[in-house]
Amino acid sequence: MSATETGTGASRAAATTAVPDARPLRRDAERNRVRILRAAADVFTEKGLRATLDDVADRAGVGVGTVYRRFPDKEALVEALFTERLEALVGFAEQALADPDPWGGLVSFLEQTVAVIAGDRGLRQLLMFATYGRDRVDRARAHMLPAVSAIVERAQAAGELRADLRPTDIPLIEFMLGTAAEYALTVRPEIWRRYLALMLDALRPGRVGTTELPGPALTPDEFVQAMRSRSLGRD
Amino acid sequence: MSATETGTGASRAAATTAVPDARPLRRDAERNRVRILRAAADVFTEKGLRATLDDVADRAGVGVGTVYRRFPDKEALVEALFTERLEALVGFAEQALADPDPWGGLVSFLEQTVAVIAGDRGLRQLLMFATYGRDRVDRARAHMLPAVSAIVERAQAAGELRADLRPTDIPLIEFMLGTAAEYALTVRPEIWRRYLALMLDALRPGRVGTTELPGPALTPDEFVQAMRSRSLGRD
Amino acid sequence: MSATETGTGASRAAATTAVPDARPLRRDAERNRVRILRAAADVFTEKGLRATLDDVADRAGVGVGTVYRRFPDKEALVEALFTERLEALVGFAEQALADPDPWGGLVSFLEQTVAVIAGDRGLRQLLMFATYGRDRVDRARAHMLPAVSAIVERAQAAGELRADLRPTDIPLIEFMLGTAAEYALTVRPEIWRRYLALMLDALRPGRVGTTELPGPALTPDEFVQAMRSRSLGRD
Amino acid sequence: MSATETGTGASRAAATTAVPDARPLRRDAERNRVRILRAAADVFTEKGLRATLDDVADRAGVGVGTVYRRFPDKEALVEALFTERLEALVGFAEQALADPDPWGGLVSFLEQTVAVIAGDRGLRQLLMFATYGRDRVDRARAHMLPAVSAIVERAQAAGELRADLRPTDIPLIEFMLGTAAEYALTVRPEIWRRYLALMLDALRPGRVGTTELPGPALTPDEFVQAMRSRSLGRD
DNA sequence: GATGAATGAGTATTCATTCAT
DNA sequence: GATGAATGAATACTCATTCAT
Repeated sequence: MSATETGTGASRAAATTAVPDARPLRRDAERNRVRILRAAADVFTEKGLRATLDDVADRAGVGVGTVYRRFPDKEALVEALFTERLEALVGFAEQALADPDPWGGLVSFLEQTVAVIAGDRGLRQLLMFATYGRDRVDRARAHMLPAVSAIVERAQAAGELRADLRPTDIPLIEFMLGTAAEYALTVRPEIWRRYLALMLDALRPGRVGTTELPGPALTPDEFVQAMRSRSLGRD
Repeated sequence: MSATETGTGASRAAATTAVPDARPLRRDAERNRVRILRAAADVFTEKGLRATLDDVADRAGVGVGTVYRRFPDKEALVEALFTERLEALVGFAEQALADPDPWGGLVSFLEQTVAVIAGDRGLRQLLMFATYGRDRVDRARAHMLPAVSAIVERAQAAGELRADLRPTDIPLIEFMLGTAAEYALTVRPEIWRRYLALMLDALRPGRVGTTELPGPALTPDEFVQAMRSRSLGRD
Repeated sequence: MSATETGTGASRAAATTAVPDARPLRRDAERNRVRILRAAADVFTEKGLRATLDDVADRAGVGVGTVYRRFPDKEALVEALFTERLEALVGFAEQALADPDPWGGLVSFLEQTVAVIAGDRGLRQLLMFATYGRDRVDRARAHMLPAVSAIVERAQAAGELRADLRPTDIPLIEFMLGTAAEYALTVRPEIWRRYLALMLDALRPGRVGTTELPGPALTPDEFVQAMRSRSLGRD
Repeated sequence: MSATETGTGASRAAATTAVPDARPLRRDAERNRVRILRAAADVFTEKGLRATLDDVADRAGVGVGTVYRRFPDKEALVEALFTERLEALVGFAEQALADPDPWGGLVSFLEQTVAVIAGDRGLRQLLMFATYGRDRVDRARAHMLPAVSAIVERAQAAGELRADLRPTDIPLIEFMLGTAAEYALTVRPEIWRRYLALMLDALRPGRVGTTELPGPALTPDEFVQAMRSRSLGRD
């Protein structure tokens, strides 16, 4: 499609994809794009995907129109955000395979992945519900799945992972840990490590004795406080 | 407002709480109250707390006005709903204590609780975010906590539960399992039993072999399908 | 679909169609529905279909929400408006056929039709562009076409209408006359009769003298004034 | 704003009018002006005056800022466009007077004028509604009116035009034919010639027999197709 | 001079809540 | 008491216009 043919508003909001095709944005535009993404990350992390684009714009210190100039609609913004995070996740799977230690690779994969997912309510909604970038999410999974399968199978072949675990269990475990993290986000964002340790205990066959858990449980006060501090976002 | 009512405007709101103060509702009013609660249960379970009160009214076969007559606002309705469910949860804790077997009591407590939480998106939102009935949720926890503590401590005293588990871990584990259930709701609503089994393996000290997991993991197709089938409700 | 099953908001905006199925609206609701339709007629007539629903609501003296309660969206409102008018148009075609005089029937059909179309900018946009209720418009044409064909053919058989006129010429002639009417709407809404007379002169075969035109042309002042008075609506 | 420009901010707007006051534009600036006008012509013709200036800029291959440099606002651009077209229309009137044949002059004036108007939705909107350049339109009419009057009166004096026709009838007839043309634009852009022939039959006094119409009417399919193909542009 | 980024008021639509019937 | 009609503040998105680069 030549430039002169593009329809209404084609010149607007061109640079929403990561496609390296287009010339780079002007310095100020790039600065705002980054600001917007950062603001969106904050806002979606805190309030989930229901946060409004006005919220995002306010937080970024720009007008809504500017958000819409960079991203054709809310979905595109969410996708852009997701794309960046997702590349990280795919990278973690590959790194895990590069680790010579099968069990260590699996553990660090889970740690890295959950560390990202844990703090990010929007990302979790996206991964679990694909509310917005369904195709993108699908493609991401397609990329990640073989690596995850390899991680799992290698650890099982080494006798270090229980034989009945399946690759699809991995994302579900990640979601579960993400949920724990979400709950405690404001009072103890690292609590998920406690439950990861528990899970790992369950995944390792032939374990004797129990592993020591990293850090204490939430105190009852923290438990209540955690709930309290979140009721901003209606869901 | 008719003359006979003017003096007791406050009594309207009263009817929504469980406080035994008010005289019982008229037969038909009570029937509507039940209908509305049932409808709300269905609707909030399916769509989460974002479902509208019009949805609820339609499902109940009454007008919205009737909903508002019984419940002063959405929050009150959600609270009332929660109250009923919560009583069940409290009951489970007490039943668990009544069980002479400490480990069996813990297990069946988790099973019963998660079985309720798993199918109920609205309840989970409420427990985790207290989006609506904060006080009520707090009071519920206050009721439940001693029982849960007792369950945990008794099992630990019997040497059947790892010593480093704390009472606050229990609800977090429930939330985690609820998340797994939510994810797979449409394709395999019982999948949480698989992860509960895993968790129990981690909770039992001195375990030697690995327990057999109840039922297979999601197939990759189911995994994708699960995500797909939910993206109706925006969150 | 039973009432208890209908989805989100089904109870709202039920009565937008003319389908006699539903029980009649409450008195006040009916009053507002009429008000809204009247306001919409005014507003769309004046400003064309771009008029906003806020305009309509303001003119009707209700809130926008009320408009949306009666009509699920703008298209539905436009269709409802159109439906009423259209029934009139179909009726005119049938009346024309009932007239024993072939030429007289044709003439009065055109007069009645254009009299309706002339004052109604929105209706003209709809008939010409089907911007909104495409299916409805199609169905309407399907109803009208046979009658129009019959009117044309009967007049031709009687030797009172030029033989080369085709049924599709009729709506185009109506549109043309509607355009003249639209132009002069504020200064001389009946000017279209002048051009209808001209057209009829062209349509009648074997005419000898020229018919006298009904009323004078626009004065130059009126011509300018006509343009001026309209520039409210951007199109 | 650079120092050299501060003193002459007003000169910017000046470049948009035809007023010979300003020094001629630099070569490249003039080239852009022409490009923009051509693009605007295309775009407004296709989509009507609702087309956005971004559309125009895209089509012209320039930035919006450049459009605003040449034309202070949308109205000015539309006016400039109109000015060019209008000069053509005025020219047609003068040519018609130069024709020794009074009737032939009238006919070719109508043909030329409608040929221009017919294909140009934006121009028609402007002539009929003066949505934008009211003054300009007025001035244009003032230029044209004497010539049109002369055309009409000369033909009447020669007994070739019905005596009751007035100069203001001419533009209305042109609008009417333009409407027919607009309707059929996509399926048979020349259909207006059919209705012009009809009109001419009505305008010629003492006609016996009927003139043959140039080309067939729309087929019913074309009639429907015509409506369909346009519903893109909301008006 | 040219570019395209930024702005914000405007438009269609939804939904919790109030109130006339 | 029940009903469902009315309300208006929110929310996603558009576009004429201004201004930094």
